[in-house]
Amino acid sequence: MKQLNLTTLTPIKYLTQVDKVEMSLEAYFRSENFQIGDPIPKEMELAEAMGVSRTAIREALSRFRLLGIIESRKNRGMIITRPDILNNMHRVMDPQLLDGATMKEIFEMRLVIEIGLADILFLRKTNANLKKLEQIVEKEEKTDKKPELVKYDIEFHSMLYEISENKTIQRFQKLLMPVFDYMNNELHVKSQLPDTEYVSHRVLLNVLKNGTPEEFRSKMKRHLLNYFEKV
Amino acid sequence: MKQLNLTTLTPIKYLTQVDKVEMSLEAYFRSENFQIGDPIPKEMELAEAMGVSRTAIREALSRFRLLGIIESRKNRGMIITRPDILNNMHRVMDPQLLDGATMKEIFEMRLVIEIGLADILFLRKTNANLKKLEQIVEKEEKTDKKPELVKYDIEFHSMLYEISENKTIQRFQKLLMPVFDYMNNELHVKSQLPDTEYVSHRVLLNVLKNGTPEEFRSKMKRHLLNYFEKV
DNA sequence: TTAAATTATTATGTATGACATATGCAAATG
DNA sequence: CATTTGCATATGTCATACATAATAATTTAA
Repeated sequence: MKQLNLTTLTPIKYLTQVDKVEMSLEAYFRSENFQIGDPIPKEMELAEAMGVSRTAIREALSRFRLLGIIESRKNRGMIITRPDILNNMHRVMDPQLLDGATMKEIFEMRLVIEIGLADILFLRKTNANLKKLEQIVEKEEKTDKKPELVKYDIEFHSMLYEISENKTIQRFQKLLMPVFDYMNNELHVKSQLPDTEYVSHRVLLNVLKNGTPEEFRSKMKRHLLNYFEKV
Repeated sequence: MKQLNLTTLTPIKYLTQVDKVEMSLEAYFRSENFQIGDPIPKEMELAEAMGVSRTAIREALSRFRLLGIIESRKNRGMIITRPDILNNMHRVMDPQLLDGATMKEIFEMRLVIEIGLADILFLRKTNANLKKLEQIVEKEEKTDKKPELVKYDIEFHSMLYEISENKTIQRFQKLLMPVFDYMNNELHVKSQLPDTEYVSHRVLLNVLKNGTPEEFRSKMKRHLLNYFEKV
């Protein structure tokens, strides 16, 4: 029995000419198999070929420039460029504009990633980055001021991402930070665990040093459990 | 000692007026704390306030429309809308344009997520979705044609994401699919494990049914290990 | 003849003015 | 009072002109 899927259906909205031009251009770029650095037709040629004004073409091209798919220099014309897959996400990562459900899902995604990262961390940990991690923990243990604790908490987890050496994951995490920040500050998410079950950064560090990935995951899960219960 | 971070530095590029207008507008939207549905000033007002032509304003606004941050209706003016954090990523997920290093990182991210997902799967599995998963496995076991096997492989892993009930993670995975597809087809990524160590979808299913998250992670890791070694 | 300086050409960037169109409001009409 | 009509308004689209920077072509000078 075919399973019905409605997620790919987008709500009907009025399509302006620029929207259509944009879609046409995207299809064109893909179909023509452009490579990085390849020149694309000039604005007037596109306008004539599609039967619209240069203005409409330019508004559409402006969008592609935002996405980093094309670049233009005076007189040299426009060329295809390598887009950055995460470059524009930060623009829409405004907790003010996101709904609660999405924020929860984003938060859950963070948990999934930090738990799933364990194997890679054990694969790529070095004395150098373990030492950096230790320094953060030490600074954390020397203070009890809330803002500093928050700061070191962020530093600790960021350092874990850094140890993974995966720039894409790192950048993804940085993008999501405003959401975590908002959830921590505005929504006053607080630990619901008795203190005896709390796993500190020090514990995580020690497990990463001398333990196993399985152990690390289990501790990390507990470390993040107060959130986990919520979502 | 302050750690130097160069990732936030973007390469210098020539900023057009439209780029500057875009940045100004973004800052303006954030600073004024606009809520969903709030109207924004009309084009002419913005143009006059910023001392540029309506054309420049419109090109910048066109970008925000692409991002889903604003929406406009004739005469009613423009309003702030709820952006979709993943809506535009598919446009830049063109394996043709991505570099190998990024694709590898994206692939690694998939592995991280699928391993990290284990706890949530055990939390949210139901008889209904386990049955769906079983049907996929059964269909897979009945064929030995390559294209069908690929299809069921995708279906199996997609179903896991579905069981997680996290729409954001699901959509993220769908976005990344072109990259996986490309890596499988074009790069001819093949298993490097002896057959005896291979973990089938059937095994994963059984563990999900009767095993533990830890066990599932370990099996999933092995299931994906041929990739894991590579990255 | 060759190198430097000048000029012309070209394609993108910006500005302006005009008109189309749909929407909401107000006025007019029955 | 309900319906219709007309008007004002803000966005959508187009055409045109000019600015600007990079390249090509041409001229000038040693």
